[in-house]
Amino acid sequence: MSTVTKALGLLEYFSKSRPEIGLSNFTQLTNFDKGTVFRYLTALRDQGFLDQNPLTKAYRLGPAFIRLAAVREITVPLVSLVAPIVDRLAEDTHELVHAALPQMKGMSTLHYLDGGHGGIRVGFNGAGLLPFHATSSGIAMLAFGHPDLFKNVISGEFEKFTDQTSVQANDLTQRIEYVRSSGFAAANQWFEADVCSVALPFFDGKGIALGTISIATPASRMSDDARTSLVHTLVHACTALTSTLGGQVPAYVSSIWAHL
Amino acid sequence: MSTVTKALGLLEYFSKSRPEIGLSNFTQLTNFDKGTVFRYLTALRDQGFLDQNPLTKAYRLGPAFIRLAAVREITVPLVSLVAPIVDRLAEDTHELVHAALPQMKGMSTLHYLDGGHGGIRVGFNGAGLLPFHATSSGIAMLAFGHPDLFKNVISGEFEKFTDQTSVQANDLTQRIEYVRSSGFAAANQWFEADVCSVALPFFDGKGIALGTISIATPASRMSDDARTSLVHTLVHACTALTSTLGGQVPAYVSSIWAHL
DNA sequence: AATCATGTATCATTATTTGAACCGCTATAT
DNA sequence: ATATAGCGGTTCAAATAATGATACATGATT
Repeated sequence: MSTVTKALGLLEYFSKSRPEIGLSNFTQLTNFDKGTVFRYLTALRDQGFLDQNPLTKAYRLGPAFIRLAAVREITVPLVSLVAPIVDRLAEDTHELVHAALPQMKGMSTLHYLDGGHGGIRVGFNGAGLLPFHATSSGIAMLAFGHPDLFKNVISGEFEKFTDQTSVQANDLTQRIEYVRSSGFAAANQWFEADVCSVALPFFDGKGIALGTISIATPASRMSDDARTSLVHTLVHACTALTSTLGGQVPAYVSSIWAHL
Repeated sequence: MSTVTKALGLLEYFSKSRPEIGLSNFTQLTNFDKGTVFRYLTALRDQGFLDQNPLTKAYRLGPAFIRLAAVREITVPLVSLVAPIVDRLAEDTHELVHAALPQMKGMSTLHYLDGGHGGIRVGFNGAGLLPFHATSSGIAMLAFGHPDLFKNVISGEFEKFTDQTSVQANDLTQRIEYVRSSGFAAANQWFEADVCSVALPFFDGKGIALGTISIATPASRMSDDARTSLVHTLVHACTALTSTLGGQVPAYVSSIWAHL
């Protein structure tokens, strides 16, 4: 493991619930030597990737991300192409619609919108990572994404979030194969009690899934009919998005989607 | 120079005008060994900080920035606090208003909006870096920011963009001292012919400038009266923003601003 | 066929990373 | 007021990982 990898790994510890991390705290979290962590942190800070709370001296994500995210979006304008599609879906379905991309440790938000007006809603943290094994987005991504992604993820450990969460590699592999043959992933309270979701992938120019769009609802609203209807809506959206992005839905997927 | 710093430095080569960079190209740009660059690039790619164009194999900024920028904004919600103020200024002044933060090599955009309706406008690339020495934002930042920033910047080299650009450390230092005493920075075609601007800082809890707000206009519209009026507007905006951010305008600046 | 690009592999040299001990500061407890 | 514990930060010799030169496979372009 290169020093660069280890240093960059520090950035992954930040989240909504852990926005600032001090030196000692970091050494515990990482089990690296304190001097080592300190050198990593100062290198990251000097480049603007971290920033220090002047009062507590604790580190937090730095201003470099503002600019680099802007350059990234100009280079690959994913968010600006995906957002209108998600917004339209949310408006049409009145549910929580979420577009996501894979990262190492889970699916990360591209854009989301809750189209629900009143009543029961699904809570959601747009800056978090959704686990691959316990969400419809994650399973859809593993089913239709790059084989290396599947290999990496399946060899890891899996947390049990609810009674319904599968944590055995065998079960997950089987589930993923089923998803591949059915053309979409449907989750029934795998991650959170009372939340169901469906997810479909969108593809790059080589027919490899780039990311997913999913719709989450309270379990009470996810009847078979409702699910079927959402899947049909998502087929249209993902087909359109794939084409907008200059991608290609693989022939076998295209055929499954046409006969749903 | 640590390996981490060198590897992170690669990310700074990306910009709107250079969105993708291949391996050979990178080795030329950096003067590092090809093997070394390759190792850096794969480390960055594996962590999601880079991403490869599947066709050309060239590298571009990766999806990690989308998520980390979101976490950063939750941690330190600068953009969401600054944006409404900038938008309001743009609407009121009908000019290009820009909020910026310092990075190593220049001022980077927090948010901007061109409030002009028709007529001559100032062009602007929101994902770029504005040089410290040739913009009102940069000079204002150096005048009111952390002394270390000034030291680092002043010891570097300066590009001459127009006839009006000062490139001597002495001249710049003098100019910065003048700005410190007058409470604002005014640029007259330092960076681009025909573009004038004024900039004022906003401050953190210790009275160190965090960033700047500037307004740019065509030279033809920047009369002394117009400039005075814009400065007054910016005094209000920066005072308000500083307070919104929980910061403190230093007493000496506060007094200058009150007597403009 | 020749050129240029990415990526892979090896390996002695060298420079960087490492980790334990140490320092100075602050807050809390005795 | 005096110890103590926890924090961020520093130092330096020893261990290790990064480096860069060389060489080669491969595919795209000319």
